Amino acid sequence: MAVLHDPNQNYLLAAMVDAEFDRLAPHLELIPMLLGDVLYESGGKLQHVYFPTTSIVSLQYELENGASSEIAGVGNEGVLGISLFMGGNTTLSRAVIQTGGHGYRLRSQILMDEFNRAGPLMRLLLRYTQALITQMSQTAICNRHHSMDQQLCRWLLLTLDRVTRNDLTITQEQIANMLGVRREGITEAAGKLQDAGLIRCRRGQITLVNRAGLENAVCECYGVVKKEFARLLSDARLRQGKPTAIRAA
Amino acid sequence: MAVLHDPNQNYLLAAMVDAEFDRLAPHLELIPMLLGDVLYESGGKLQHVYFPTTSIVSLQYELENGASSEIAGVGNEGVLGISLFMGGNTTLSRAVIQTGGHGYRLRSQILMDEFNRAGPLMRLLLRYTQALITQMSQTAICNRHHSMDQQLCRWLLLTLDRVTRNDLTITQEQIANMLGVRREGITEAAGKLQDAGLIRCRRGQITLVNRAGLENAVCECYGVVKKEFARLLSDARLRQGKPTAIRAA
DNA sequence: CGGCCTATGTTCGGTAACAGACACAACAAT
DNA sequence: ATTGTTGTGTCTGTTACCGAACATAGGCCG
Repeated sequence: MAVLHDPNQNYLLAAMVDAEFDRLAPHLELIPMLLGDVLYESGGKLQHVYFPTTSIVSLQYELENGASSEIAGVGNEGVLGISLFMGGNTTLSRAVIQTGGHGYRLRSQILMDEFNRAGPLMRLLLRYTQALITQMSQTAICNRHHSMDQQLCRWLLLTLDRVTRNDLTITQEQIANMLGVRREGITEAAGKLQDAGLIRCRRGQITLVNRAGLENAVCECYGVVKKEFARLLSDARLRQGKPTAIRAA
Repeated sequence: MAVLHDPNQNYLLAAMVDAEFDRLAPHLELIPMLLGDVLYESGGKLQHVYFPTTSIVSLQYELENGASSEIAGVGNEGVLGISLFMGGNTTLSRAVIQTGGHGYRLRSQILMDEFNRAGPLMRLLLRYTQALITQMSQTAICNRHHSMDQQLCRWLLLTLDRVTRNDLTITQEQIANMLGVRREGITEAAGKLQDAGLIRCRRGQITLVNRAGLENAVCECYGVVKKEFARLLSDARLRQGKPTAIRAA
């Protein structure tokens, strides 16, 4: 199990200037982020913020009748707990770990102390939040105007971009919950993509076969989101520091 | 036409502390905001931010095929141009004036200078942005799970809350564009609401008849958004200052 | 190996919204 | 009053997705 863990695996941690990172680093806790765990419940107080490295977290809204939809996903490009520094200290969304892995945790107060310095870190976090808003907005309009097939393609690509591998460990039912549709619909749509040779479905697993084909089938929403993330986040210079020793929780 | 105009008609302007407001006030320009005018195009630079008083502005995303949907509305509770201080200085959304009226305009740099002081104004604007995020998210899930009838009710109530009158000057086609549905669908849904005695439709105008009935027909999304705006924005103490003399543009 | 749980595949009918076409009515301009 | 424009009401399919039920099969465990 000699897996290397490094805060630089998270884009935001890597993009901080040295002085800021050095102040935060002693407080970063490497933690396992287990599939299905809930980081925040709707309405709950935020004790920590989380910087995923190899895990992916889904931000979901739930309705009174139990139906839910993902409004955005957060991987190693982002952070969970934006409502902490945006104000209010709670969020109406639920944060569920969608792909197991690791991440770094930071107590709310530590991040806030740094945020309140109103320096580069603040601007970085706000820029990330702006990108997240784009993702949410594009999800909203995609929900409205695009077919389930296209939406599945969008979800698959956005998720595959956040893992280093070519396969996802997830059931079709879980995907259906993310997209807020019926499981049967995903079965049908995934079947079509498989017949077209774009993906390969096994029990609880989906493997990417033909990425170009998938990108050809996806709606524009995927590209819009990717491009906006690149625009807003790529300009920050990344620290080239060596992996820092971090105590595991 | 002795209509009184006062910056305090905008919640955010009214919620600023005196010192901040006094610095901004000399730069606030009262301007007419005309129905149909576009404040921002998708991708355009932000020269000004706008604080609506009696006008309502719709934030829309557009797809390549020309289809569009409103992702949020902004009235006298908010401000247009959040991507200015969130970073990036452009936004992918379009801002279209949906209900004519007035508002106050401020040059981008003036607002940024004040934002960069990282004081109460910054926190106020971020809290507003958080409320806007809630509105967008709830719109996304409402798009997915609720019927057109319910969504029309939500839109009507949210819009009526932003005007002081009981009637809206808008065509069914414009509403359809907001919601991202067909005009015929709105005609049918509005017809049902009229038959139920909740609203009265005339050419280019909709009048509220039975508010309680409409609130009974609306989906939970309306209440969620209202409640979250109240939670995030009501705690700020409002200035009780007299109407300030502001030069009209 | 056999049994069991769970994920996936398939079917059926029902429905909400779409797509297109068209009739009519309100209002403004002349 | 006549005319033209624009907003609204109402048809006809057609389609995508839902809701429910059930069949099959993968993979773990005794």
